[in-house]
Amino acid sequence: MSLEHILLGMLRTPATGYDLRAEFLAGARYFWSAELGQIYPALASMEQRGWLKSSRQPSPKGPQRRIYRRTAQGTRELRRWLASEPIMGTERFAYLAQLIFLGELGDLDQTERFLQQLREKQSALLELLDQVRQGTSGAAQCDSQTTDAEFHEWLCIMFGARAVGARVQWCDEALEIVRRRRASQKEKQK
Amino acid sequence: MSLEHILLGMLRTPATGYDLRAEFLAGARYFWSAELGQIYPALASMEQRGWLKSSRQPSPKGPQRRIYRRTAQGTRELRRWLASEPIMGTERFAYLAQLIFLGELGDLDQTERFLQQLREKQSALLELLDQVRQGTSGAAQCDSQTTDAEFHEWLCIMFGARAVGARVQWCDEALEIVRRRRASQKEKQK
DNA sequence: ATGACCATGTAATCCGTTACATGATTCG
DNA sequence: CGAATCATGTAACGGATTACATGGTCAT
Repeated sequence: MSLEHILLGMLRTPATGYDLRAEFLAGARYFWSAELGQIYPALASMEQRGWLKSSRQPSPKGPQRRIYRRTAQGTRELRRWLASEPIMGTERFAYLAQLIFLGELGDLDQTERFLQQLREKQSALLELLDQVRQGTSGAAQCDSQTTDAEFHEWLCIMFGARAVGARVQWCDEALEIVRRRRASQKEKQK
Repeated sequence: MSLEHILLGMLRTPATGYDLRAEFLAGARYFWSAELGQIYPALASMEQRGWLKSSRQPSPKGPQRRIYRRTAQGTRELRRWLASEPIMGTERFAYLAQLIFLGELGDLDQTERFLQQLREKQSALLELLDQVRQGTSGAAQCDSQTTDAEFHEWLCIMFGARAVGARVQWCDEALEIVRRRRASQKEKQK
């Protein structure tokens, strides 16, 4: 159950379900995401379990806000989760499946088009990471001045940026290789 | 519905549900995975839709094998899927969430331990990719001799290897940075 | 004989997305 | 006035994992 622990972590300061979704949309979505239809029930069940405590507060617009805060028990549970091993979920990359099966078509033009589109999408992801980097207080660089929280955020963003950057680079190299292969195939045909 | 199209792609040669799961376990799991409880119903519903046709055949051990093959309609559907845009699912990396929230603990020893474990797991993934590379006919290198299918497989494996390789490298760099930071923190305490 | 592997299938459960229902405020 | 945003919640559905049920073969 990762989502509940991630919500626990995000509740370092009290927030509503609506706020938490906004945080996902604003940047946290580079490592996780969830919709309101999942967030509200999750928060409710966490409160029942004693990890959270909610209070209601009027809102300038719209209905009353339900503000959640971590309890001591919730904090203990978060720490337990953090002390456990790194969680490796099964990775699912549909686009790699598409690329591998494109081999059956035997049309390198299609493969080239596909790799170009993939490159676009990956570099869009890179831009998101860049925005997140700029959007956070001190995470642009990192020295001994930054707080522990900022430092860890920086580590995570760099992790993503490196991995996605490598993907973009590979798209470029692969495009070159595909073009060369197509050229050598056309020669053979003569 | 990616799974069904991936099964369609894997059925370039006829196979049973059991075989397909074995293929996931043997290597395809670096980009997708599924359990029998999902595979059998998926194959059945694809047959009803006319994408597959099954035949039964006795097995030396165990019950009769149900062998699925693609129909012409199934092949058309696969091509349609391949010609669509690269599918970008929401990525979910629980370990990045853990890393980011480790900042709240303010214990760099914990962070270091975590990064070491993460490095181990990522390099295990790299090894899987290497095994897959060696396990496939011609995908060790890639020249104009290799078939289109082998070539595309090689592209995919390289894609994964680059991305995961970058993660491992980042773990190493991050470990260095964490150690330096801890050292400078200890100096300040004096 | 006990356990591992072959082989198929169903059912329960959980995780996630999308749609529905409600209603106030704010901006164009 | 209509659309967007604020805000909470439920319901329906689909995707994925795990457990259950069944039973044969093979090696230790």
